[in-house]
Parts: sequence; structure tokens; C-alpha cells
Amino acid sequence: MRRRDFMQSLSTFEERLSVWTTNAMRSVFDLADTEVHLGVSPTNNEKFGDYQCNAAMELARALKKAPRQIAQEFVEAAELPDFVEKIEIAGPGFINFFLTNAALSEYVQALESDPHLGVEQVGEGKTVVIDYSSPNVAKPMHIGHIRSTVIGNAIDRLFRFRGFNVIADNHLGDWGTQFGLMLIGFRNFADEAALKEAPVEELERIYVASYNRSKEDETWRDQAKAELVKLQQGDAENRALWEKFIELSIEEFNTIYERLDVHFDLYRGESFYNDRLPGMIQLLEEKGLAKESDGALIVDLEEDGMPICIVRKSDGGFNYATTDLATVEARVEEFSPDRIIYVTDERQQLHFRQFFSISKKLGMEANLVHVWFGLMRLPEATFSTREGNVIKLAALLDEAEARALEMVKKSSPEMSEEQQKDLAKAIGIGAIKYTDLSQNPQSLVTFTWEKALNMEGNSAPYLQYAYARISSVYDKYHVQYPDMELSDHPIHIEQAIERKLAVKLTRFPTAIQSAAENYRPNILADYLYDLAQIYSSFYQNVPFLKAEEGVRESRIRLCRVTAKVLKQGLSLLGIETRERI
RNA sequence: GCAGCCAUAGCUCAAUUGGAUAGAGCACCUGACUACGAAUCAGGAGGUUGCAGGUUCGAUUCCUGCUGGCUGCGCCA
Repeated sequence: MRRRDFMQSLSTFEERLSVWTTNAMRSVFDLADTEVHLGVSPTNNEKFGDYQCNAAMELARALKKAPRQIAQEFVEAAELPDFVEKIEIAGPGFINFFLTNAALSEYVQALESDPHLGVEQVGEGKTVVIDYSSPNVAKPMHIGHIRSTVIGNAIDRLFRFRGFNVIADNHLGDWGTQFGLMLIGFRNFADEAALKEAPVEELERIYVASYNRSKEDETWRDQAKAELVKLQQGDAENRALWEKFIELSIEEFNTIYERLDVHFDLYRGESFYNDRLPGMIQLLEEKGLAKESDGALIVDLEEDGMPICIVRKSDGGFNYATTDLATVEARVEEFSPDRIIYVTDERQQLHFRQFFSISKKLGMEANLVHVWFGLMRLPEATFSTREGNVIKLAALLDEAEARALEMVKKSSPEMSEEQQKDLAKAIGIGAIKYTDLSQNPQSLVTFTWEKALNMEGNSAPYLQYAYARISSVYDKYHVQYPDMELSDHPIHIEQAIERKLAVKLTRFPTAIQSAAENYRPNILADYLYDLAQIYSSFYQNVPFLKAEEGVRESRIRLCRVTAKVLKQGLSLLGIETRERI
């Protein structure tokens, strides 16, 4: 109901055309309900127009006619919408649609003034909990954490931009058996000076030392276990120490998050849900889902084709499945989310399938989504804290900023040192994020410095450079023509490259929708890179400041919309732009 | 043993989820700065999409089998 006319004009050509072809197909061929997709999709080649409909080929069997004949009949019978210039039949029966330049211009102009750049606010009134990053307390963040953090954050931003009320929750690993080793280790190995200098690094050193000793020292193991039990029973001294571990860790995590421009609404670790664990077990028993086996309490998932899931250990302790179930319960109670999204690496797939299945059996009203990504490994092997072959995340960020600063000093020597540093941060951090976000999350990633810090070709700096060039042109325009009012001059498409740019701009909302619905930020990254490439070609090949009046304004306006889309798109990936680079 | 994921140009990755001639970047070759910013642009070369079948108008995409790699599978998260 709201803003009906406005929404109408900003719904994408793909949507409008799909509605039209679907209705027209149904009426021309008298198809009440058919499985066949009657809508359109974008073409991958301009010579085939802007959108194509493939229904004729799929309908051939049902209608008992040749595909080209179906297409022919359709084209003859249907009355074209006014935004379509022409319609063509090609190949085995593709129906190709060419949009009018006027409709394209009009749409791009509408984008220019829309704060959401044509992106539908489908999330209005809906809450989504996104659980990402979630590092373990007392362990420094290493390069393996970058994916959950950066991919999770991009999904977070995408959902917010579509109008969802997003609750970004950092589900810290702040509970578990490792704290027994931590407590006893801390009392024996802690170095106060080191703890001041680099708290989490020291905590990690303590953990590794304690872990190593536990391997050969049985009494040490027993003591660790005893300390853990004391902690779990609320012993004041152990509790205080444990809280200190968490506090120090969060403080250090936050300096990283600050650098990455990542912000959470909640930092609720696993321990937050401890009180609910006995109740959860009781619920599982009441529903008849849990049973005893070798002293442990398990849920049999054989009917779902999965191995059993332990919900209470034989020593009476709870484990992660139980915590995760309790967490869902708590989130549903408090937020009534439309869905809960978990962003973790691929190793946890089975675990999520198991506890999603159990939560369904429990009748929990939650739409649970596991967004997994490929594990990051080193060329030699996977890394592990215990092995000690890790690259710290902070070191990666330092290196990125240092390399970017070197470039900035060379290319922008006139800038103040402060400006150069600010710029180097935007470029360096952007490069790291873009590397991760520009590929399918689910592909395996082998870490190399060269790749992580890529600043050439398909990279964040390419996009930032395109943005800065536009800003520069735009400013020069206003200096040279201070009295011109851009809105007096409509966008007018003449050259092929202008049309290509305009078409790409109209597809921004589709890119956002697709990236969000598939939980794949790389779809947006791809789109932006494509857009920047088209823009760069436009920039290099047609004059705008030197063009005649009217044409000049039209092109400047195209520039302005491109800049808006680039800036907004990059910001959804968590990548900053600067007017000058 | 069971299960999940992956295999695309020399390298790193795409391919709008079944569409037309499989696209980019890096590296390589040829051109363009007395130009609105060359962190750029115009062009060239580079492919039996791991292998073998199948499904259909049409397969990188779906199914089966195989090869190779990664990951997970009762008391870690």
C-alpha cells in the first residue's frame, strides 16, 4: 500500500518484465498452473537484448508445438509494455527483450534520489539474529578468524540494508574444559609483565604450556579437572580469574574489530546460557528424545541419517549441542527472530545439521540457517593453536596497512602524513576484506600473503580508485560550472558504453537481493567490480567535462549515480571509500 | 567403514542456480599519458570444465560410478 507509485517505478525491470511475461504466457496459451518458469532472466550478452525468457523451449512438450512456433505465437499475441523497445526470437526459441533508453534513463534518475538505491525493504518488521566471528577466549585471533568475521559482517550489513532488524551476536567461546587447564596454568606460569604487554598472547602461552604438561603429567590433568569443577560450582576465586580472562580477551578482540569496522550488538558467550542447560536436558527427556547410552545422555538421529548426538556427558557435564539448543531457546524467547543465521567454517556442518534437527523435533519456532565457509589453511597444512603455526590477525592487518601506506606515499606525496595513514587503512583493510568477500564463501582458501594483500586488478583498491576518480570529476565540474543545476538536464543515453553503464546500474537491487538471499557477498563484490570496469571504460572513452552542455550534465549525473552505488555497495561489504586516494 | 564438501586457462577465482560463443584478474605479447587522475584503458594469446556413463531441446550446473584432495563421525567447540 505504502508509496505504491514510487515502489512501482523502482521495482526492477526483471521483476516487472517477469510479471508481464508470466501473465502474458498464461493468457496466450491458456496455462492455468504450470511448473515452468515463465519469468525472465538477464542476458549474458548485449546482442541478445537486456532480458530473456526461456519458457518457449520448456513449454514445447506440454503444448506439443515447436519452441520457435510458441515464441512466434507469443510475440504476435502479446502487447508489449511501454518500457520495452523491441522483442526478438533467437536460437532454438529464446525470446529476447530490449528495454527503451528512456525507461533506463528514468530508472537511473529514480535511483539517484532514492536513499535505498532501489533496494526493497523486505525486512521491515522482521528480526534476524546473526551469530558470527565468535572467537575463543584466551586465544588470539588468527587469520582463520577473518572469514567468519568479514563474511558474517557483510551478511549483517546486507540484511540491515534490506530493512531487517539485525542482532549481531558474538557467541564467544568462554566456557569449556580448556578453562581447567587455563586456571591451573595461570597460577603456575603467568608472567605479570607479559600479561600487561600482550594479555591474550600471554594467556595463550599459558594455555599451551599447561596443555603440554597435561600430556605427560597425570596429576596435572587431575588438578585441572578439579579446578574446572570448582569453576563450574561457582568458586569465587576461580570465577574471578575466569572473568579476568574474558575481560582481557574481549578488550583485545575489540581493537581488532575496531580496525575492521565490525560492531556487535551483543557479546553473549556460551556461559550466558549455562542456567538453561538442565532445563534443556529435562525438555529433551520429557519429549522422549534423549536416552542413556554408556553413561551419557544421547539423542538418536538415525532416522535422519545422522550419527547420535551427545547432550550430556557421562561425567554429568553438558556440551556444545546442549548449549546451542539452549541458545536458540533463549533467542526465540527474547527476540522472536524471523531467522537465526550462524556463520562458521565447514567443519561444523554435521553439528549444525544435528542440532537443527533436534530443535525441530523439540518444536522450536526458529528458522535456523547455517552459512558455512571453506576452512582457511596454509600452503603447508592446516594451522592450529597447539601446533603454533598460526599467523595472527593483527599481524595481517599491520602488514596490509604498511603495504598500502607505501603505495600511498608514492602516489600521493602531497597529502599530510595523517591523511596518508587514514587512506592506507581504508585501502589495506579494504584489500583484505575484498579478497575474502570476492570469492564464493564455500571454496577452500589457502592463505598466501600475496593473495590476501592483493591490490591490483580485481581488488578493493581498483574499486576505491574508480570511486575517487568520479569524486574528482564531480568536484571539478562544480568548480567549472558553478551555476549549472544538474536536475535541469535529464540523463540521456547516446553511446553504447553509456547504455551499458545504465543497464548495470539498474541491476544493483537484484545484486543485493541475490547476495543476501544466498548469503554470498561475492555476488555483490562481482557486481561492483563489473560496474567499476564498465565505468572505467566509460571514463576513458567518452569525454564529459569537455562535452557540450546537456550531454555533459547527463554524463555527470551518470557518474554521480555510479558513485552512489559504488560507495553504498562497498560499504555493504564493510569497505570504506575516500574522495581522494 | 559411513557422511559432507571440492576439482574450470600456467596461477588465483567467476559463471545470474539447467540457457546462446564458459568469463575476469595475475603472469605473457601489442598499443594509449603536452588528456576529466595511467592504482587506468584498447587489443592479442591462453579451455576435451578431473574421468566414464546417464537424464533433455540444451549440462560447468542435475543423477550414477570411478579417480584424487579436504573435512567430520560418543563424551573438544
